[in-house]
Amino acid sequence: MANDKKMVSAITDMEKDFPQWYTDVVKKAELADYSSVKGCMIIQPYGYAIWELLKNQLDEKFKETGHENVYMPLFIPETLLQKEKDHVEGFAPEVAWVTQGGNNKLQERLVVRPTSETLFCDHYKNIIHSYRDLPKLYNQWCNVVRWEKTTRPFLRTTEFLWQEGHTAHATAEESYEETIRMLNVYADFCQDILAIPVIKGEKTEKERFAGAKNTYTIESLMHDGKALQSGTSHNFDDIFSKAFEIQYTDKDNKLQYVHQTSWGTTTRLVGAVIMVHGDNNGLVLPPKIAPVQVIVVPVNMQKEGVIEKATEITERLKKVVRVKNDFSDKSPGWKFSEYEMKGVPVRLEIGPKDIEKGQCVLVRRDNNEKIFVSLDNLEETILKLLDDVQLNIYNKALENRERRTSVAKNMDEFSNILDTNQGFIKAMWCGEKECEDKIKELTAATSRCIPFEQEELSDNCVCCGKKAKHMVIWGRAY
RNA sequence: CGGGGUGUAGCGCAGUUUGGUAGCGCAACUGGUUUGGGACCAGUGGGCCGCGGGUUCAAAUCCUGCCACCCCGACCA
Repeated sequence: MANDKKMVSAITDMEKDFPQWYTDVVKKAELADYSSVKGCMIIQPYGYAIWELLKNQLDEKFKETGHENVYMPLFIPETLLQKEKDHVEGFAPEVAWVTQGGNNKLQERLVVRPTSETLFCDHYKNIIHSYRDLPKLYNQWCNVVRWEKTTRPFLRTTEFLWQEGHTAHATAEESYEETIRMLNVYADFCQDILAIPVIKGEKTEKERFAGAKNTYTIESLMHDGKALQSGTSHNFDDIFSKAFEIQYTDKDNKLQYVHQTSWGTTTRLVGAVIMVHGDNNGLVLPPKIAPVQVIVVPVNMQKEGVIEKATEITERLKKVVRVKNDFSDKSPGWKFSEYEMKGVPVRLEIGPKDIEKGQCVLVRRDNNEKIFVSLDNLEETILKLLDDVQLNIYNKALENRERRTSVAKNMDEFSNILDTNQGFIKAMWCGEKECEDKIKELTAATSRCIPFEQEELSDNCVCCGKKAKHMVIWGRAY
């Protein structure tokens, strides 16, 4: 019964115009709305519900790995931001300044936090004195502001919601382990909960976080073949602790600098879910973050007994899934389209004909497959179906990524791939920034990461032909 | 920050060339008929035409300054 035909004309086909498709989905699914401030979006209830589900599940993972939530101030004094040279240089072009309080000019300008490393460092300096105070495993959920030139809902907004973990450790080894541990938490989360396959790796020096020793990343591929950095984990070693003088006395009564990490994910993940799983009928949500997993749509609901039966089913299902019903006086067809656009994983139709036979109709969002099932084992059937959808959309996303992953041995191949099958490009790299710059200039592709899983594609750099050091994943990115 | 585009009802747009009663579709509201893929009929309400100056008897329309947003690049999660 699978059916690929497009049923809603309110959404532009993604093959025709992907950016427009994206905007249409955001609006028609009522995830977010534009606001009167450029680059700032209103996250609507449905979009926020997705974020909350995502956030709660991530938060649980952080707590399982020993982290505690805190809250830092919104404002950072200018002098504090300037303590670490690379950091301030990296962020200066995109910070918002507060220069006035009430009617008076401020003695010292404040920045609205673009990230909170400096605040955590300032605090850690005060509370860490002994090896007994370590490690400190803090995280905060908050908003940050970065004055971006180009903005798009969820993918890049001036203000966005995120979490930033900031930890301090006794040794470099421990901070490295933490960095990788949290990268893995992100990767598992994306794959298991968001059904998005990711590639784990390290950023090149050019793409590294301002002030970090190493930056690690998870990279995912969108439906249109563009890459999206979906989470990052940084190892600071003792770079920030030296700038902020965060020292502790070790067991041998010697002064030591702490070793730090930071790691973050943002509302951008909602954008990733849209662009990885969505189709021409709208959003397709992984069941694990779907605010509504099953929508009950009555058919012929003026007929006696239909609303009663639909209510009864909803109440039954509430015990096992997130379920809603729609008894509004819109036509059934309207409702079908509406919940397809909203990406609800399973639709349950119930009408007089079904009630007679003791059955209902289940339609899955991912492949539009329609099945008639008995009301007897409905709970089990639906739980199984939701698991199937979760797995199926992961596999589809993985297939898309594999289909769009190519190997380039020289720059002709490199450019050709981007023209014909845009996606991830695996290519060898000599390690020189000049080649990275040149590739970007020629193709608009950037190094996404040096993946942990290396392959020996050849001995020579794809760009200059000199001896290669790493295999790098390249791509055009959001 | 460069290039392009758009501001008229909640949304999408026409009207601007050639100044002369502010329109259409969707949505909303009321009543009725409908209901297994965005139903149909009839009716109703809704506007500082982005903002400020100017020209004119008269400006959505012409002139001028500003502002905002969108798209494509460069910068970034």
